[in-house]
Amino acid sequence: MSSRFHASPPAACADCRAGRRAIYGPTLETSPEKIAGLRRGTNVFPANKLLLREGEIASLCFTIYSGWACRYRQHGDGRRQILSFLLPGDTVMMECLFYPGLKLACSVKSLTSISVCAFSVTDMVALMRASPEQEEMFSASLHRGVTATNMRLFDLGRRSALGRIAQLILELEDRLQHRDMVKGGRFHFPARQTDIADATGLTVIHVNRLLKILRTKNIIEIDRKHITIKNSAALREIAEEE
Amino acid sequence: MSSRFHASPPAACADCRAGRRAIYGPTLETSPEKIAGLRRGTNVFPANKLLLREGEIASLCFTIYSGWACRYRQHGDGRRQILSFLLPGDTVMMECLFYPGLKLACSVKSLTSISVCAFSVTDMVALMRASPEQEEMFSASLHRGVTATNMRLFDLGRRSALGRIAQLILELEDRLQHRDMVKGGRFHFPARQTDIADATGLTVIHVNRLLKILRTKNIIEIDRKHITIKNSAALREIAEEE
DNA sequence: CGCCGGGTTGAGGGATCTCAAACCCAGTGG
DNA sequence: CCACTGGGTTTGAGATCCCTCAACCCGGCG
Repeated sequence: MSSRFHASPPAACADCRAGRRAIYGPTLETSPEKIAGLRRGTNVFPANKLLLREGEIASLCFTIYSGWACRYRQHGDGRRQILSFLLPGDTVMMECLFYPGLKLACSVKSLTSISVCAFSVTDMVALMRASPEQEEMFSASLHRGVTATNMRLFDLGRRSALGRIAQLILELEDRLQHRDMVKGGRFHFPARQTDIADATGLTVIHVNRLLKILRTKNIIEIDRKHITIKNSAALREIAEEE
Repeated sequence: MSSRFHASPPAACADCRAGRRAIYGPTLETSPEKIAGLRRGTNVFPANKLLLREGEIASLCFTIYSGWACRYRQHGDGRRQILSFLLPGDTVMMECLFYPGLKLACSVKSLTSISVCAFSVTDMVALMRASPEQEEMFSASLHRGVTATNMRLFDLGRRSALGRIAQLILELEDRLQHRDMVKGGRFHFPARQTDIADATGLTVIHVNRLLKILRTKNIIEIDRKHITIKNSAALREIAEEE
């Protein structure tokens, strides 16, 4: 992966855009030097790199500065289910902050090359309890995570293939919007069709056909790993009804 | 619902079988009177009763003493996805102990008539932090919950209909086994086929056919809301491979 | 140049759904 | 005691969605 595809975190945490969205955002606002002090360094991982394996016990946790990753479960025979996508500002394996020392219930892999900031789990656990603002931020983040997987369960169980894809695109748009990473309905969308398939429980081939349907109906446009939502209302309608 | 279908909790918490499996189990072992002091009373709810509605903020949490319930999400048009089944000893809405004051991400409904013990969320939150044993029990329970929904996501996304049903039966057997509620592969299974369908993301009709397949292959037997696993190896194989 | 990962397209089959109807059983009211 | 009712289960027939298998295309890379 050429390096122009990812930016590295700034040296000073105070200047970090992604950091403000991270779980330690409240602390970063008031005393950025504290975060800088805890940071164990920055890493760049190539695309498709296994960061954490299911069953491991994590001792480090990462904040993604740039790039995409995903959490997934994999069966012995190769079947894979992506549980969620991780975007800039997300904490890799936030759950392990709540039950440090327990085995991870899923693996994590980078989809693009990603740059991250590393923290020790114990430091981060302590930080989460250090102030009421942090406690609240932490529980709110966990709550968002639980809500998201609940919705994902509904998607997989009760939505048609097209509905799932529409829903996925809308969910990602929404999350990127909050990060100010959407310009006029257009945003970077580096997931391969295989990844979309593994997230939606479908076949690559079928995903391909469904994307084509959305394209020919002029609802979305895809070029070079970027997606543009051209008819948001129609996409929402599909997500709602199917 | 006639009352012979459910037993009420014993007056003394110290004698409570279900309590030992509850999240406050560690405290119950050492000082049962503390639990008895916190208990706000016992309730009996009829079958099919909505206990909590999505979006609400829970102020009470329940420990199920007898009967089954389920957590689910429902769409405007009636589509429903069951997120998990709640069995005796389970805490209804355990997550809300972690983020008290936030809106529930799912609804909860009784499947049978159930009897429960009620506690205030704030009391329970405090109790969870009162001792290292309780903290550990709490985080372990949360971890189990997260792991379970991760597995459920895999089920819905990557398993065939038959595989999902086999997996569901095995999961329930396993959980009931831990509660000593399985005798020779046979256990109470009050979920209707509609519930199984909503949990597995299938149609009632299809669930019916699949159960028939399992019955005619002599893998399970169903009579009057009880299920017997007659060929555990075969069931496991189906769950693994499909 | 050949190779490889990823995207695209076609043809055909199978798993699952929809619609429709009968059945069974428990409860209810006459 | 019986007829009626309603929720849940069972079965059949046919349609559809989605999958499998099999190619081919394209751009990047060694």
